[in-house]
Amino acid sequence: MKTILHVDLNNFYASVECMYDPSIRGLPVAVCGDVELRHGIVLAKNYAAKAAGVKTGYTIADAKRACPDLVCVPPHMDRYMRFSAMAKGIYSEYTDRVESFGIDECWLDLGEHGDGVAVADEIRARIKSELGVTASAGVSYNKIFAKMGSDYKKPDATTEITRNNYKELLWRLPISDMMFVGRASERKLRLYGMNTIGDLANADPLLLCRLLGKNGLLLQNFANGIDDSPVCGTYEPPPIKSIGNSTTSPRDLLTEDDIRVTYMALCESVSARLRSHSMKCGTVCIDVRDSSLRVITRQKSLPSPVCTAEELYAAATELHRSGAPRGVRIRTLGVRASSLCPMIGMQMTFFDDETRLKREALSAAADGINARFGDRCVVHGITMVAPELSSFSPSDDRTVAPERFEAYV
DNA sequence: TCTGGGGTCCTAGGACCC
DNA sequence: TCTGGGGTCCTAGGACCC
Repeated sequence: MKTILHVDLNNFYASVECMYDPSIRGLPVAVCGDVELRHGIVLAKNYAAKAAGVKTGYTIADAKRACPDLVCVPPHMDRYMRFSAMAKGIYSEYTDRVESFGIDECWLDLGEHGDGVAVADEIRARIKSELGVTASAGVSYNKIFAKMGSDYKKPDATTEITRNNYKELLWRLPISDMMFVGRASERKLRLYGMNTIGDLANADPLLLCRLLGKNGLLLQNFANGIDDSPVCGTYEPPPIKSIGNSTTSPRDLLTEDDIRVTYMALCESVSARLRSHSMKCGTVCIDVRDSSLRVITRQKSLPSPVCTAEELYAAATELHRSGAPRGVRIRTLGVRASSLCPMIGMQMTFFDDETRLKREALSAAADGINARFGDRCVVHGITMVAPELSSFSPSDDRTVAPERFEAYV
């Protein structure tokens, strides 16, 4: 029988920061993204609250009051990438089937290997001594149960979930502990008396289908340990389906210029990422969130695929003009490129006029300069109209787009 | 207590064509 | 000219994950 491991690096960001700064070891550490530094509000308040040992929903200031020792440090994405890659290096000594799930989690397919628990314990011990980070591991015969095993006991523990013990271990857990049961599904299931994973496992499939669609049946299968999805190997990462960036601005966007500047900065980033993959996109989508937190999305298919900031910008601002509500205070804008296709080997079309070809060449040249001298060395003039709105840098953000992650491993 | 950002997938409704 | 059905594509929004 197949043995699958799921390894979760505990409290990853803060642990890595402690490795770089011994003086904060042993203290509660919260890694705070640049967003809350810019906004004064608290993106990472959950992290801060968790580190401070208080309930979430507190601001960093609140967390500091509750826990005067709390250390807030800025994020260092490069450090997390390096540690993540080192952990993956250890995993790959045991199998070539290692699938990342975010920056700090991986599945390992050990094949018919006999003693998954022994391997998991060995890997955890090595991570602890070589990286200085504790890990929790789940061992099971499928991916879902392996993942739930690593969540079962944290930190620094291994949990094995077998065909014999899964009912005893998992079925008594609250329904929200089931993977893919979020807030909305939890509410629906509880309304019908399904409060535990066991309730879900034994529910009427027709009812589940009515409540959650095909997802309902999938969840019931998972609760019964039916999951034959494979662990994708390192060398076959899933293809990228879309590339996007969004930003919550340091102040409400009020003028046309504010909006234009922000869209251009987003389109510069998205288009550069598209080109770094040698991709073009056939669809552009914008997200607009106003100060009442209402979100609208608008998308359009393009007559032919594009990859330059100018063309993305034209589509995004067109969508905004025709679809975004007027007279509202805008907090967040986002641009996403989808319907991706490879740049090379594409047939020239009627739309590939000389202007476009020149623009693409210019973009490639700017990419080269930015790669050599740093992000945002070459930008569009319009972004200088309001530098405070365009100076955000997706590459410094705490979150990890899959392709950036792959670049490190 | 829903706060930020990057993703994926699903669903429902409408347009359009045959 | 109208009506019905099937298939496909597009769009908007929601839900979920980290």
